[in-house]
Amino acid sequence: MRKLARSLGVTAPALYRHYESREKVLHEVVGEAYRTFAQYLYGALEGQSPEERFSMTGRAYLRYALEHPQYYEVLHISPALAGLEELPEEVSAQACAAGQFLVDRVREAIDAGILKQGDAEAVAKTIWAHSHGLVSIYHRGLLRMTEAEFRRFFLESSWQLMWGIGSDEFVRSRDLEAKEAALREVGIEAGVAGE
Amino acid sequence: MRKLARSLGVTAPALYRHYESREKVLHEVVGEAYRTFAQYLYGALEGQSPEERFSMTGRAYLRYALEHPQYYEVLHISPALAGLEELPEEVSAQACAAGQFLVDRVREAIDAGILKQGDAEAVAKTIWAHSHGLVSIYHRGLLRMTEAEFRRFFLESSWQLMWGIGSDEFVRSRDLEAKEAALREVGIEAGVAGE
DNA sequence: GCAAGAAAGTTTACACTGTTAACATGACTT
DNA sequence: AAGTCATGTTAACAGTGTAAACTTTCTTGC
Repeated sequence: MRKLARSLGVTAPALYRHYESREKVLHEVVGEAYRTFAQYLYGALEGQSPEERFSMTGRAYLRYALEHPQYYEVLHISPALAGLEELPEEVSAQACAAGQFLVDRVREAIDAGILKQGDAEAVAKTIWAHSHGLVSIYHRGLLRMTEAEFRRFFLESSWQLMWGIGSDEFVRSRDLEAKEAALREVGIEAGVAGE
Repeated sequence: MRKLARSLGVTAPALYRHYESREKVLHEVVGEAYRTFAQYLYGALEGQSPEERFSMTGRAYLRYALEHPQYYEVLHISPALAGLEELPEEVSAQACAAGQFLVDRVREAIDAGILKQGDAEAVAKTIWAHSHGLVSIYHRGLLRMTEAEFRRFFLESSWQLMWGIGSDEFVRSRDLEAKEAALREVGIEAGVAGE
């Protein structure tokens, strides 16, 4: 708190005029991280078809994770480790909303015949876990990749999962050709972003 | 440190006779978490075939995550958040060793025709991310499942991934029948463990 | 235009933290 | 028996989150 106050050009107790406690400040940060996350996700609603909204959701997730690594980490901190008792209900509600958003995109994709028929919630959890796991180990530097390499790997790994959860027709329609094209596209994007 | 000392029936400065600093104590805990993890993993070498060793590795990972949730969390803490500068090289070496173990099991499975031909490291990373992601969101209570449900879901979700990374022959040989049998088995195991 | 009060800051103080220095004590070595 | 070493103690220091009391500055109603 003292360090934060100094960086604001103020003494520590002044902060308590605006926030009840250190805990409340941290809650605010977590809330901001969730709001930003929601903005990224909701951008996927611009997609014109279930398939586009589904894939845009994945891309939005990746963009958020790479453009806001600290927010991303905040989203996944165990409250106990940050010295917090528990997150306020308002915040965990945002987590649920984000989860529901993904479930909705999955259900839409199932109905459109892109994903196999089945439990949308379970599939959403699988996708979520896979994506989060990738980002999590990348952020800890355990993947030993540049960001561009990771973007490519994220897509490649997601395709492997897609071959398990995608409908037979969809998987067949996306042969190696399509996959390679997508990889090239990401490679170009990553190259431009790296300039 | 004071709390730890009290729980040992000793005053705080006594700890400094055995550990240079709080940081060194935490390093020790992380080291212990890794050693325990390694024991679980290496148990999978008892398997009699590549397939058995591969699947035992997955089960060992899940058992470790569920039987030692705090150690598991320790393994995935960002050092900065725990107030640590950086992990000692000895510890990150253990992380690499665990990663290599999984790569070896994957390579073996590829050679045995269980997994699709391809980059073993990439496949290993995909499996790792998927498993870690599942455990990570389960441990934070975001899955809203009992442990028994989670064990079942973990297996189910892993099968979805297997359909993407498994070889065509292997996937065909494991039809729904086999999958259901495996689910039943885990259900029984979980039931027994829950008594 | 000015007193009243709210908003936002300050200083001081307290209990708690990791850590060090100085000192005590019991157990081995020689 | 003397000396050293391992292991503990107490007292103290700087740094932390936070509360209380006091000051300043801005807004607002008459």
